[in-house]
Amino acid sequence: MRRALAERPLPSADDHAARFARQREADRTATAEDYVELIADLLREEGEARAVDLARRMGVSQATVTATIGRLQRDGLVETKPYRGLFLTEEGGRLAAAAKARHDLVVRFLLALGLDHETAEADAEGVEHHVSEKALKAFARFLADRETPGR
Amino acid sequence: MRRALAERPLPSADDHAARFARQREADRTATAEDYVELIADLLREEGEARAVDLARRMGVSQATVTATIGRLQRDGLVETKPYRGLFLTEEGGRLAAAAKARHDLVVRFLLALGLDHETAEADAEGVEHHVSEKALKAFARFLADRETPGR
DNA sequence: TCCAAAATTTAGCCTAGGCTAAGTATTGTC
DNA sequence: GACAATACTTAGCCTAGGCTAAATTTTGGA
Ligand SMILES: [Mn+2]
Ligand SMILES: [Mn+2]
Ligand SMILES: [Mn+2]
Ligand SMILES: [Mn+2]
Repeated sequence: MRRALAERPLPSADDHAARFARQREADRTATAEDYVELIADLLREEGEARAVDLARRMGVSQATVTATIGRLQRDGLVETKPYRGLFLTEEGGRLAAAAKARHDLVVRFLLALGLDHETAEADAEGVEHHVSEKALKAFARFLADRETPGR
Repeated sequence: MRRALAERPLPSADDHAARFARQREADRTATAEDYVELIADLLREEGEARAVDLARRMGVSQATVTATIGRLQRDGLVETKPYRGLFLTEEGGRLAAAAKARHDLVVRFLLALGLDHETAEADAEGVEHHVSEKALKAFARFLADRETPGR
């Protein structure tokens, strides 16, 4: 026999609004996180991060990359040397490191749940921007329990 | 001793771009999903869904709600009876039901991982738009295993 | 019935993030 | 050293989704 689904009465209007506000905030920062993470990856793996490669890997036109990089520069995350690629400021580097750590944790968690690699990566690309620190802690705990099951 | 982190070489540019494209697609549909889900909740819990209540609960101005509802109407998800509130079309109702089922599954999963209620709800509000069917299946499997641990 | 309060719409503005087409600048090869 | 290919920028466009301020419309109570 199946238990009735838990009743979930509507939250207060203020609480409800706060949740959506957090979601909007995450959406606003997602692009910056993805760009700096990708720039850091390219610098590490290829030695340089060119705008043209960002465009290819983001699946977006070069003009869009130019505009986005402009915003990242304005916000102090990125520096450019024309025809010499993109570089991260200190702040950009910190953001990239945090984004990558979070990205990797989400991927490992989804893999541990049984997802195939490509699905885990694809889902992580969106999910990573919306998980709280508490959720990340819970993911890490889950992974740790997996590795030392009896202990 | 700690194992070295798994090397994750960069995916092909096409695969990489496909992941970001999926993320952008999810972002595009997120607002519609949240609105129809909220309209359905209000209709069920309060008997009517007024634009003014959507504004309060979304944490957004009434003018913004008017504009958003206009897009939802254009897209065949919502109908309005001025000063009598908002209603869902058949398609809107289907989308709302799917969104609610997904929302609730994500919340139950996060609760099972040990998150407190408010964090689970807040995270779910964003995460729900970025989890694939495969991930949802994995979440459901995890919950089922929890309920019948020995079996 | 009147009319103030509430709900809704309209107008006008903004930013992020997309696009194409057409420039301009640099590189690297012959 | 010239110059084609490549990289990048600029111009001009678009939509979604925010905002405030100012109508306008409807409701409901005195
Ligand atoms: Mn991402
Ligand atoms: Mn990422
Ligand atoms: Mn949501
Ligand atoms: Mn939801």
